[in-house]
Amino acid sequence: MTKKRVVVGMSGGVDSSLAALLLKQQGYDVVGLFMRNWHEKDDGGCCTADEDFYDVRSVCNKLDIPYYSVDFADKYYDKVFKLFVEEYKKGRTPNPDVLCNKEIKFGPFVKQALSMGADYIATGHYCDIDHNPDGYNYLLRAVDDNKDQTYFLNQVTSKQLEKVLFPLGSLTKPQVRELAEKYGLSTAQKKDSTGICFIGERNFRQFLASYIPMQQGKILTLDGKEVGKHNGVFYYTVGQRKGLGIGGGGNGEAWFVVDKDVEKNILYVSQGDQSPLYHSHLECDAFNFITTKPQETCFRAQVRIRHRQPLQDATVRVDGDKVSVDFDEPQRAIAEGQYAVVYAGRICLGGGVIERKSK
RNA sequence: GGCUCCGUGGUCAAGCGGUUAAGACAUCGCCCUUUCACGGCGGUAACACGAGUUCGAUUCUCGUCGGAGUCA
Repeated sequence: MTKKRVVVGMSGGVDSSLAALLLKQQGYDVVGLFMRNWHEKDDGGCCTADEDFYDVRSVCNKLDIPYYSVDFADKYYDKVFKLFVEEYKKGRTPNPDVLCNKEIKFGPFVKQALSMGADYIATGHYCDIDHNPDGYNYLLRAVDDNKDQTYFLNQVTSKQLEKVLFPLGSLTKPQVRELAEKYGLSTAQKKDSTGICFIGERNFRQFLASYIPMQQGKILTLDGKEVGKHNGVFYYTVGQRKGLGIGGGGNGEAWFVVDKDVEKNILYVSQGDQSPLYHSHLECDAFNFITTKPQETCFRAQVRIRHRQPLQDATVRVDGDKVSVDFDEPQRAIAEGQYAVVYAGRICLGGGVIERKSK
């Protein structure tokens, strides 16, 4: 009998390297597939994609598996980056990596893999999957709570997960590094990549400024006192402290962005008092349930509004495609454009873009 | 113009004869982190100027300059 073929999305990091290795050990016919979606150099002037592909080659050679490279830069720009910029222009705080998973990794990438004869597709994501006999594929949180990446996968569907394997779901990051070290993978100690996926670490405001022109405006307190100037409200997100340039005065405490008015180009801030940042209610207009809509229209669940936020108890209400969430405890800095992701224990039910919030 | 206050890092603000001249906020760096943020840990950075008094002046005196208030 022939071995099942798995195409592994390899980024050049430890995680996907080890994913490939584990699958190979499990007896699959493993093929590495590197993806390139962005062509600019990073702030340091390096083209990290080149270095990453070099690492992919090195690991694949070590594992004695074939590797290929695909370029979805055009698709990435159309389906992810354009929206990302549009959202920022509206004064919202988009999450490009969630879109990237939905539109690229679990879209064209999977299609590409299948065309290469893949029976399965794997990635180095920290999450797990339950290919349930009931026909649905449930997305599960990783065992390593500290690395769980289900937040970024909240927009995928059961169908997209059909042939997907997540070999790292039951491992912790330290275990991954240890195993990578043990088997002599050159990426064992490679630093985790951060910043927007495929684009990399950037001076964010500077980066945005090259797509959204600066526009000076006032920084006001909630009661209308001018306390500074900004170069564009879109460069800030609610709850932000850094980069305001307001120091001293008042009670000597730090200032935080509490609201923004894109029309009037005004940034609202508050000193010390962060109570304006707390809200208990939020609404999503187009919620994605990974498997199927729950039976109940109102149920208890755990929700997070940002990657790595500890899960928060809440009551979730479903109304058609809309979902609203009432948290037991008020949440700090709920940002329109980010995703509210709902969990039932280990299962990630899905998520939606936060459109509105209220006390 | 007279009188009265005040001039310490980017900002606010301690110290008031001998200090490594606090602290906070800002800023910068590192850490955290596949978004943006939050957060943790560090770093850079100041006594307006001149002349006196004194063994010694950021601290006392005078003057200059620069602010603020006040008076008819």
